[in-house]
Amino acid sequence: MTQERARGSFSTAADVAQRAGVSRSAVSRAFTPGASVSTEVRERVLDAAQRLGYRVNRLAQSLTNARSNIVGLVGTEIHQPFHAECLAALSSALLADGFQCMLLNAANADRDLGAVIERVLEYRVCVIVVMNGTPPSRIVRDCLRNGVPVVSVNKPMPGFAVDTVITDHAAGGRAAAEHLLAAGCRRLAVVSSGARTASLLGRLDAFCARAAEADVPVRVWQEGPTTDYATGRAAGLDLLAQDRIDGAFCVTDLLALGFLDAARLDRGRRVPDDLSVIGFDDIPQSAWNAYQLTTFRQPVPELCDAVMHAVRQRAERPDAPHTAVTLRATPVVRKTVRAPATRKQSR
Amino acid sequence: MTQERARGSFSTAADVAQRAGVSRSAVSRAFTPGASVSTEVRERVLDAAQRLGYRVNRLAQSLTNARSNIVGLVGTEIHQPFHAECLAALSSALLADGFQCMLLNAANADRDLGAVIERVLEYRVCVIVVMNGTPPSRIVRDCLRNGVPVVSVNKPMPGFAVDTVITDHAAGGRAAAEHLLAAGCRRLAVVSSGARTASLLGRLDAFCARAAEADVPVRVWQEGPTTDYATGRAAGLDLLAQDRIDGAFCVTDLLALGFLDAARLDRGRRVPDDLSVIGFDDIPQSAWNAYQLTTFRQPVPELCDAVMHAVRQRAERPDAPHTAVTLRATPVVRKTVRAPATRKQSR
DNA sequence: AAGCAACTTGCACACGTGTGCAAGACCGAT
DNA sequence: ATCGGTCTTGCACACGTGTGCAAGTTGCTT
Repeated sequence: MTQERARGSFSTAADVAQRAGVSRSAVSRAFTPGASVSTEVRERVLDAAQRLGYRVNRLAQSLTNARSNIVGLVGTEIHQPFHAECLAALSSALLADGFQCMLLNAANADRDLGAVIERVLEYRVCVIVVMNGTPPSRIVRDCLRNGVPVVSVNKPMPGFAVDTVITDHAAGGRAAAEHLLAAGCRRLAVVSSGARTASLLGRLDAFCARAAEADVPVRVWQEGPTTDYATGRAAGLDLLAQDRIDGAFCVTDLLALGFLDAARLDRGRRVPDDLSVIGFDDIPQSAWNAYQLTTFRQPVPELCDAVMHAVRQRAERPDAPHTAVTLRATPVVRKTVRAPATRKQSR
Repeated sequence: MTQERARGSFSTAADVAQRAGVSRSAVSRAFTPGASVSTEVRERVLDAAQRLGYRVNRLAQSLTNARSNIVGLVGTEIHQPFHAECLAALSSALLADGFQCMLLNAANADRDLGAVIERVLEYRVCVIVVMNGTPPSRIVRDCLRNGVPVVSVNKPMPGFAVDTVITDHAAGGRAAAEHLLAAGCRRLAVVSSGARTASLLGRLDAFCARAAEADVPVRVWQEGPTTDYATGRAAGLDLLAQDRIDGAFCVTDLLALGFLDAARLDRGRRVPDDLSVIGFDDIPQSAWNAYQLTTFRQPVPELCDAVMHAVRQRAERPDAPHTAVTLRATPVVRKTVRAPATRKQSR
């Protein structure tokens, strides 16, 4: 007996039921796969629904289920190429799997990360994926205590029941050092930013450790707010002013590209003849012909797959044992590292 | 009399009420600014709430209000620098204003755009922002009919009651042509992709029109799936194989950077001496020293402000008159266009 | 002391959906 | 024809929250 739904608001299952001449339950069942409805009623309901433009209200649906199919994607600096690529891959994979993405872009510092996570908890998300940045552990504990699983990318969280998907930064840093040493570099530098995140430090420390094993000194540059082009360029301008560095590992491709421009255009270095440069991530820009950066690729598709696996697992079986996936960064040899000194090789 | 809430699920207002020894209404009021509660009760409630880690359930809240504070952000190719920047700016502005973002990344074609919008409608979003791409008009009509306002970026939607925020692509394309003509270029090319979106065509057509006014021929290149680096490079390789083009307008910075690399590295052109190149968007990479691309900046902050204004307006007053904001693309002169032939100038 | 106003509080309903339960319909077998 | 089984359908409740309404309390004024 309700009035025709006013123009400008959604029609409800009750509206459809009235129009189809059935009970509201029948409408609900008509849209529930495997529910007990006769085909005749189902068709009448679907017809009425389409005529009225009916769409189920997921908010009400989630209310009873206590499941929302919403995944919280938390991160910072999402405009940077590597993060943007992760975000694009993850969001489209999640959508393809029937999830919805809530994007939580912590504007400034890691301090904001906690605030945005607190907010997304109010929407009863079924999983929270931390794409980068360091959320306060108090918040992580809150999530877990409320039964919201957390999947952490490139950020180990010792002591927390969390799924992690982490690139082996140490192996990458170590391999970078080996690559430069094999190229004959003996005056090394490593370029990072002031942000001491686990992934950046992991690469840096392993690089320094491997160089120390070879008794090769390393100049360490860690300034600037973020690992972006400007920071890399500043590092290049600074490090290449007097020092006769012949090999540099930039812990991020963006740093490396800025460093390369400073080296070639401002400091007149020939790369790779005078100076070898290695990056990390393999962002699209590194493959551009003006750069052809030798780097280590973080495998975004595999990373995305691993996250999706964890998300699906958690969504359907919250108490399953937690997984810790480690991915290898694979070397991508392009043209910024000098070819190894010609030695007799067995081939 | 309810049991202590099981570990692993959210506590509700009823739990807090029981713990604080008040009614559930009191809890609701304690969290509602301006509601009628004594300070004594409010404090007892807040204390109990904190102790239990209570968080309001926005899903239930939205159910009664029929307002969800969720904004749907719809787009494609969000990993591309310009879109990534828009997304980052928009999402953090929305969060700062108290909204939540649902990210709808249409994976492949525009066909998917309709599907993702249909899905987000089920969450009763209060506004849908189309950042790029062309949603089927049937879907847009559906949104409006259900009272969900649509804000469209760089995509005019004639005949629809929609807020639009659009860069003046025609003015930009025209100005690009004038800039190249003033630099003395007489054999022009314009580079785009096979995607015939309104913004790309707007730039291209206006460029061609202005060139035609000056009786200068224009080679038009429109191939490839997207306006990315690879397409730009392919265009450069193709156009510069025999043709003696001396000025090119790439309708996107990404195209321009690929075109530049093809011109300099593969085809041996000197830029800007032999060949002038202009882009559009002003993505961060265009300012990198290896490129120093002259381009037209789409003002992301202003664009973001305009979208936010429209969103706020719609969220609080859905029936307000619709606005159509036009932004100007401002020229950013760097180093890929030859300086105008030295003429006597009045300074 | 009584009356009145302002404030506080709890009850009960609404929001839109899923689903257990019981009642009814239908069909085949004995 | 009766009985048992399967399928279908509607009722009623639950999910967690906001809020109108009436009842109760407090404090001030006359």
